[in-house]
Amino acid sequence: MPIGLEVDDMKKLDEVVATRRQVKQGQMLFSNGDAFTSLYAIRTGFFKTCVANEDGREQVTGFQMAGEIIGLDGIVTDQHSCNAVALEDAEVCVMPFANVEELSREFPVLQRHVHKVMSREIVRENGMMMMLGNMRAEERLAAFLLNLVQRLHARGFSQSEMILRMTREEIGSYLGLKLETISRTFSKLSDDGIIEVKQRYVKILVPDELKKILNPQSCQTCI
Amino acid sequence: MPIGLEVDDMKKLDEVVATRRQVKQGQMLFSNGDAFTSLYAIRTGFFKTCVANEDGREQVTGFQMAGEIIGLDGIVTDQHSCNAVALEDAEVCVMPFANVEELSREFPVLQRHVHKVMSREIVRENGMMMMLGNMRAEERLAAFLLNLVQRLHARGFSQSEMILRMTREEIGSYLGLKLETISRTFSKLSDDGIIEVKQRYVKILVPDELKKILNPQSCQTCI
DNA sequence: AAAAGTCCTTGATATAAATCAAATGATTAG
DNA sequence: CTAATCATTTGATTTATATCAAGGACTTTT
Repeated sequence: MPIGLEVDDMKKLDEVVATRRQVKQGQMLFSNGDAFTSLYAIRTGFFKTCVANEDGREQVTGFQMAGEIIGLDGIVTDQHSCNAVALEDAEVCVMPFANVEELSREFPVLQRHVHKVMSREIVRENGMMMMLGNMRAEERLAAFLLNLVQRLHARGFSQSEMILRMTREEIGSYLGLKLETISRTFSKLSDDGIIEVKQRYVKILVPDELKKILNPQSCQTCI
Repeated sequence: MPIGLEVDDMKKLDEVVATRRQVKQGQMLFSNGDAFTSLYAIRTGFFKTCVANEDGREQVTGFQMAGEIIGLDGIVTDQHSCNAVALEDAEVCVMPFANVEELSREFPVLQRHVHKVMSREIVRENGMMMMLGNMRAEERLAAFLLNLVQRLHARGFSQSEMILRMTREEIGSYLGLKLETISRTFSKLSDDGIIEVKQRYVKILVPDELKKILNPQSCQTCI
């Protein structure tokens, strides 16, 4: 939620997130074709969103964690065009979009916030296109790990260690690679001493090396 | 612009698009790092948007034509994160975003329209991720051509013929392929009698075959 | 009209990642 | 506790696309 509001205003905004919903691991919060009514703010847990095409191929389009918003895809057609699956037991705030729009008209700061959330998603997807269109497997995985750990760190978790909530196959789908390639790339980064991997546990041992894979030139420590 | 407004209201909305700007072929409407002030509605001409990473690799993130909106990437950080280049002489309506937000608060129908435009872009990029992550070269080019001709047709142009505004290299960048692969794939589709290609001119001879490349199963004519 | 510059096509070869296959390591169910 | 399932790793091989290279077609400039 955006800051800079009076106490009374906050109460009004609270109404928009009045209802909550639990989603068990493996269950869908919404799926392709569902009527769009609400955005969802993740309170706890971890989601993936994915799209499928006619012949069954699936593409994971994002992994979302506490504090992030899902459901924006539904606005344009009033139907969701992707599936949102909980990768661990989760709780979300249900934000009926009609309420969001109404309050956005009343509170410019909320309006601005909504616009930024949507723009951020557009920019993120631009970055994904760069990744999928131009990067090699090792670069993609490095970017993925750095992004994940950065987001976790922003939520108070370690900046070097994490427990992955998704399978190799889901990481592969997200990065446009097969699960075997993900596994091999994990092993390579591990052999190179850059990360430590034990199943879903990953520790970044040498962050700079991981950054250097992404961008061989400019790197803090190797000016 | 959205419909369903009174005449007086329309005048107010006109103010938001009061100023226009010409962009010559090859020039940038905005570029990475520029301060974000406005969205742009394309009146005439054709644009590409692209992002570049540190080591110079470029990814075309979209091709935009008359009636489409560019600049949404700038909202989140108040800076543009991509370049918008005119692929032919163009004219845009400059829509200062502060005005857009102000009028959105006054006119729910405009607010809804803005949200849909942003959501549509998110959904489009979801589709691009599916394309870049899962599809083979021939599928990508088929999807690209069908999408392009469909958008042109919606603007009153032919539903089978078109003049491409971009080079093979730009198509390749958009589709995550090299220009040689684009060229070869054009040649293959041409050899198969599905399209006719002469430089920038492309004619879709057998639309169903092109659709079948995308989705071998369900196809209208081959129930 | 010739020259220069783009853009495009096509062929030969290389390569990154996919596929196929099998074994191992976790986790869940009975 | 054991079987059964699921997830992961690793090896061998294939393949789609990239890369390298050369020539051709069109466009612009002089």
